Parts: sequence; structure tokens; C-alpha cells
Amino acid sequence: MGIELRRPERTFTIRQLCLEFKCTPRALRFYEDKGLLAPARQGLNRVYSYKDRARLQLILRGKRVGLSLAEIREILMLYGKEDGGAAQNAKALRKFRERIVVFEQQREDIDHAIAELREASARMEEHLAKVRPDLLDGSAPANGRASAAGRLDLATAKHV
Amino acid sequence: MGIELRRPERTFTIRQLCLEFKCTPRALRFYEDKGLLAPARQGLNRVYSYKDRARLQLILRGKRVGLSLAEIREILMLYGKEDGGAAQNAKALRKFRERIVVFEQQREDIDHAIAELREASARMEEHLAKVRPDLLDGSAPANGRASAAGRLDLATAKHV
DNA sequence: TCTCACGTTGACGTAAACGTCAGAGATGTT
DNA sequence: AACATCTCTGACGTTTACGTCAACGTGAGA
Repeated sequence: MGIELRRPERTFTIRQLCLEFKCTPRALRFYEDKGLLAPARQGLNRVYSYKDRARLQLILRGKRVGLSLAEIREILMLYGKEDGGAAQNAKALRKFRERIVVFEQQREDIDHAIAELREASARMEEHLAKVRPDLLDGSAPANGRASAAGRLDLATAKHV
Repeated sequence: MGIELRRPERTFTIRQLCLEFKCTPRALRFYEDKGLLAPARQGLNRVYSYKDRARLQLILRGKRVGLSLAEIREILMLYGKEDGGAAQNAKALRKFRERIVVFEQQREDIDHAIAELREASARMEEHLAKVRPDLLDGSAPANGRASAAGRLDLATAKHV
């Protein structure tokens, strides 16, 4: 086996990951209970690798888009078995396509929701501008894309 | 008050709405308990108007994009008080902008998720094409937008 | 050595969003 | 009249995703 030169074999404590991803130790242990994570151990203590960190990223992203832990677990396991038996693979393919369809529906819903909220905001802003302009703080109407500051770079979490 | 000529004053029973929106009577009563709906009554029976139906549409869309019932209720009430006091209005405006930001973050997450699932699907498909082409049913890879058949037209639910 | 901060494993509690009865009333059908 | 069907109001059960608390271990410092 080739020597791992690429990245330092850095590990993380449970608290480090929690601080980084703004969650609690309880949550990470819970994910472990549910089979979503399986960090190494030093004695009793959990030791998280880069791979574990990447999985955690995927888990949290899954949660943000409304997946249940069970669904996330299923997807993670399908990802993991990407080179398993052909039948397994075909099943995974079907599941993935189903999920894609659902996500696209959800995307449309969100687009609609954003559009409606924008309209309502515009109306309110106009109204306020006439009636009580003093209540309008100078903040821009947030028309452009939201600043992506602080978001995670998902590219680092690929191919877990 | 002007006579309502615009649309027939049609009403709906609880079951009709449930069939139309694929939910249960229990759910509608629950939403009512939580202050999201307030249908009229004929004796004991609930009688839903077009307005109630529109609210229900908004509720269900809100759910699909991951809002809690409490959040949906808040938004509905802000919508309702769009011409309330100026201070209320300013508060609503802030809330709406916050929600927009959250939705945009969520949209990014979904876009990423779709992209990753597409990639994984492509890899699997390629792999299967080499190993077991028979397992690939002729279904298209679902590259284009999902068919919007059966979705709700949100425009009909505006200005509740 | 004692304390302290961090870690561990149960075990129980909780909020959300309903599901699932039970018991009863109104309405229509045969 | 008997029966079916739809509806209502409680009231208790259930699942998910953790929070919270107790009791314990463990290496670093004062």
C-alpha cells in the first residue's frame, strides 16, 4: 500500500467537530447509534478522521435539505457500496434517481416560496417607505444571492 | 358590500380537501388546533372556503420546504397583517428577509445534493452499462427538469 | 493528591406532528 | 326501524431527533 502523503493523518475530537459544525456531542453520538458514523477509538474516546468529518458534513447537509437520518443513512450506505454487486448497484441507481426527482420538486417549491416572500417584502417596503420611512434600516433588499460566507465547501466532502 | 360574483361560493368538506391534497382529516384538525386554519361550521361540521383551501395549500407547501407548523403560522399571520401597524410591518419585513436568506441557503444545499446524486448516478450507470447492461431499464437519466405534472399552481394561493 | 475539564455510557425527558382508537351525533338508504 | 356513512371531540400512543442528568473514568496542572 502506498504511503499516505497527501494529507496529514489529522484526527478530531468530538468537541472540535461540534465547534466546527455547530452541533452537540450528543448529536454525534446519536448519529453513531443510528449507524451514520463509526469513528475510531482511543480507549473509550472517539477519534474522528477526515473521512468521518466528511461523512458528518454530508449528514448535516442532508438534514438541512430535509432528509431524515434514516434516509441519510440509506444514501450513505449506497454511496459506500458503489462498487458492490451489480444488482445492488442497479437498486442504488433507482433510489438515487427517485431522490433527484424529489429534490427537484423541492427546489421548485423553494423558488416559489422565495418569489412570494420577495413580493410581499417589496410591497411592505414600499408601503413603509411612504408611511414610516424611518423604520426602514438601510439594509439592501437582499435581491442578489445570499453571501455564501460561512457555508461549507461541499467539494471537500465528495466520494466518502 | 359588493356582491361576490367573481367565483361561486363553493365550499369543501374536510374529506374533499384531504383527497385533493393527500392528507388526513386528523392533520387538518391538527392545523386548526394550532391556529393555522379556522374553517366555518355548519353545526359541528367544518366547512372550508376557498380562502381556507388556499391557506391549506400554503401550509402544505411550507411543510414541503421544511418549515415547522409554528413557522408557517408565523408567516401566515404576517401575511394576514400586511396592512397592520407600521411597526408590525417593519418586523414582518425583517422576518421575511431572514427567511429568504435561509431559503437561499437551502436552495444551494439542494443544488449541491442534486449535483452529487447525478454524478454518482452517472458513475453507476456507466459501470452497469459495462458489467450488466441488462439491469439498465431504458428510463432516461432524468437530466432535464422533472415533469411538473400533478404539482400545485402556487399562483392560485397568493394573497391569502 | 486534589481538582478540573473533558470524555464516556446509560437512562429518562421532550417537542413536533400527527396516528389511532373510543364514544357519540347527524344524515341518508333500504 | 335498522344500518351505513360521515363527522365530531377527547385522549392516549408513536416516531424522530435529540436534550438533560447522573455516575463514572482519565490525563493535565496547582
